[in-house]
Amino acid sequence: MKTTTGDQALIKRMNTAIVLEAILQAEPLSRAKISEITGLNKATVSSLVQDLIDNQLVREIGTGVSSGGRKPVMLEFIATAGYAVGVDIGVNYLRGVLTDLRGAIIAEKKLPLQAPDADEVFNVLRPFIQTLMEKAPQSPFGIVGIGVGVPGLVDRAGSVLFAPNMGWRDVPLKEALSRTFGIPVMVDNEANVGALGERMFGIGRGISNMVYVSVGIGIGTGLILHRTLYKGASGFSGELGHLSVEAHGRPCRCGNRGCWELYASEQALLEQAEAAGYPRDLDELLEAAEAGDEQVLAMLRGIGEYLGVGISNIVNVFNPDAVVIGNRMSRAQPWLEEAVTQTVEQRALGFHLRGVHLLYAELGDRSAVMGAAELAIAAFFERLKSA
Amino acid sequence: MKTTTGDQALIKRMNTAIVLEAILQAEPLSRAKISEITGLNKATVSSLVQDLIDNQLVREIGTGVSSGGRKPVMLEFIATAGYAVGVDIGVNYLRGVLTDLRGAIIAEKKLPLQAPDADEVFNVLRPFIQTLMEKAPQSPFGIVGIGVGVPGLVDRAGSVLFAPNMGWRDVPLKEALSRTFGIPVMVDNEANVGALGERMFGIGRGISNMVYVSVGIGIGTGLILHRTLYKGASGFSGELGHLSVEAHGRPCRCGNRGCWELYASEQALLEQAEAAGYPRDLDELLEAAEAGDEQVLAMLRGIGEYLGVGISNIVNVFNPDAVVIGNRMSRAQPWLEEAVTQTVEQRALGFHLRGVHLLYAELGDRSAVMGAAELAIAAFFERLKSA
DNA sequence: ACAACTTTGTTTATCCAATAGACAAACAAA
DNA sequence: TTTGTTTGTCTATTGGATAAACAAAGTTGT
Repeated sequence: MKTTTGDQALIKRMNTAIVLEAILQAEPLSRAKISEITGLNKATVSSLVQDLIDNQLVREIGTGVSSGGRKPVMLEFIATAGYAVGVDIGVNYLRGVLTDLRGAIIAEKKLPLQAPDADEVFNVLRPFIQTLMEKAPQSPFGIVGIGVGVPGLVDRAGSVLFAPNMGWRDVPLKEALSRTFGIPVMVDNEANVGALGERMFGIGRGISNMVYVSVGIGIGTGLILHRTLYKGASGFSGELGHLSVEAHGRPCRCGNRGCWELYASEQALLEQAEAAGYPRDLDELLEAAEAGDEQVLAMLRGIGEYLGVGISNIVNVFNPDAVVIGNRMSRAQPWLEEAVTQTVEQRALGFHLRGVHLLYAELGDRSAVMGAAELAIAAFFERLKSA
Repeated sequence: MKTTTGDQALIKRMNTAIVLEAILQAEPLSRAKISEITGLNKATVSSLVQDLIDNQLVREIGTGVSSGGRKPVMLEFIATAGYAVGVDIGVNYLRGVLTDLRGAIIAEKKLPLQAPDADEVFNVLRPFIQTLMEKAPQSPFGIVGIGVGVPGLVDRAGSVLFAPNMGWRDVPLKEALSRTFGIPVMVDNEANVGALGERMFGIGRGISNMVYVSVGIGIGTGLILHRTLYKGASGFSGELGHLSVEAHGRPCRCGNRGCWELYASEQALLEQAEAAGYPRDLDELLEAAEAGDEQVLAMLRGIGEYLGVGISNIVNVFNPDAVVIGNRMSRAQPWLEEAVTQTVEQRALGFHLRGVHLLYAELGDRSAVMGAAELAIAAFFERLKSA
């Protein structure tokens, strides 16, 4: 491992990144304003901006209003300098978007999946992505990358180590896609990309430290700490769904006992419902709740309470600014919210003191695709910085 | 907040830090070797080393062995260029060390504490620190700082927000000490400094991601992620002792239910012992265990199992390279170890796969003081980098 | 309408850290 | 001795950032 030493090229890359960042955050912006914001000299800014313009990342969009002197030339980021593909692989569906570099959706596609067999999925996935890519207009950078979210454990190399609900084991997804398309591919866990999606384009915009709780069949979590996705020491973390909340509770297929997801997931609800003679179907249960079925409401409150138990633990551990509940169960918000909030308020240490916000996903079933696209976009910017 | 822009001074600071780091990690080292290791040009290294020598941080210690050419001039870090004070404030004791910049103990002091009243402690603390400081030989940088570990919640400003066992609330410890001594003061939680201590000087040397579990009256935790102490979003984290492991367990004074520390701390053991007619004293219980008292051994196994439950949760969340069990209960290692290991192996997801190590503190009751000193030393190096 | 002041963005000369390459000193081995 | 190697310094060059001067393009007060 070579230590990154400092030289002048590094300075230039750093400062270019700073300038670009400034424009992204508050466009349109003049050179003078950038100089003021960043503390860089006017001449430096001029020079760096020129480079950005030469690289087709920024353009002048005419003059702005003067405040008693020469009118400023306003600059903006060229969001259409390139495009990104985001894909959300579900157990029984495939969802994809083509976005520009600012995350605006250019094209969208959805497909039901039959057998989630790895080979089969790949055969469907390839033309699926291809079609999206073809929707992209001509642009300087073209398709900058493909981001993929998968409901399973993903390692640093982008291989799906284990996806129980898909029946996958050791599927080198990233490698396969890279080879097929010849452009950068990022693969990550569904909860992680969901977190990214809500953080960049949803309810979590601008929040520095956020925990995304993906409540579906199981419970997955995506941690955003200091504005970046946090991965554990060995790359795959976020297994908060398997935090034990009942030390001597039911055994879980993970080997542990009393895992949180056994008590607070969609599956937990469906099992309870079935035992009580209800259909094993979330939609029908939510309809019953809507109609005021007291038994269903009680079940939902129970789920909400257990959700709160786990969220309290998360709050105590990570001290996030916000917790976002997403994925399928977020649709039950009206009937969960009270129980969740109450439980967390009771249990989380100094909850009010910290000002943690309990939020619900804003992008609905698009959290993950959008996050997947963001994965590709972020990687593109990262490459810009280091070259 | 001003963005740190890049200029030549920044480069120089970065590269100087790289050179110093290289020397610290593998002294003694020649200029040529440093150039080779860091990738910096020989001339650059020469110049930077000269600066370090001028600043009394590095010195030449004669020539080394040649491998067929001019003999290299070996360089070493001047550990005695300054000294640091570390203090561990306990409920009924005060412990302090004076170390050089490499953490070698120059002087040590211990004092029993009567009433842990904040004012009183401060009155004892002042001369206590003063005495340690006077033991320091003359040096270019003098006493570079004072690090303090406290059994309580500490905010970013170094105020002790809440220390239940001391009966403290909102004690601006850092400010008070800063004013008294006029040198940099760092205050942090006991578990955090303990983690630092073991990481730098104990069993955790060189480990990048480590969780230190301080098992005393309560349970505190210090997280070291990516080689640095991790603090939650709002500065104080590490409340893993209050992770709920029994969702409907006993209410805890923190407001939550079934907190881990209710089942796995020294206090938990003492309560069980008392109920069974044993003396409420750890030493006597350990003696009984030593003598093979089956009832005591069973209690210790129970504690060990619960320790394992919590540690499994930690492993699942943070994926650390190692978990270190420290503080008073680490003395019970022989009777805890089996139960802990077994439980974690059963419960932590893919425990073996990850290669997590279960370790026990090496510095004994010195983990915290040494970490406190390290806090001051690290801050000194940090200041060097940014000025 | 005009002078005076402002703001914007470029140009110029200067500074400074890193670097390659030349070089001298110091040494081992043949 | 001779030859080749290693170490560390010296010199000229490169390339970014910067301050200061400046031109261009405004606004405002009288």
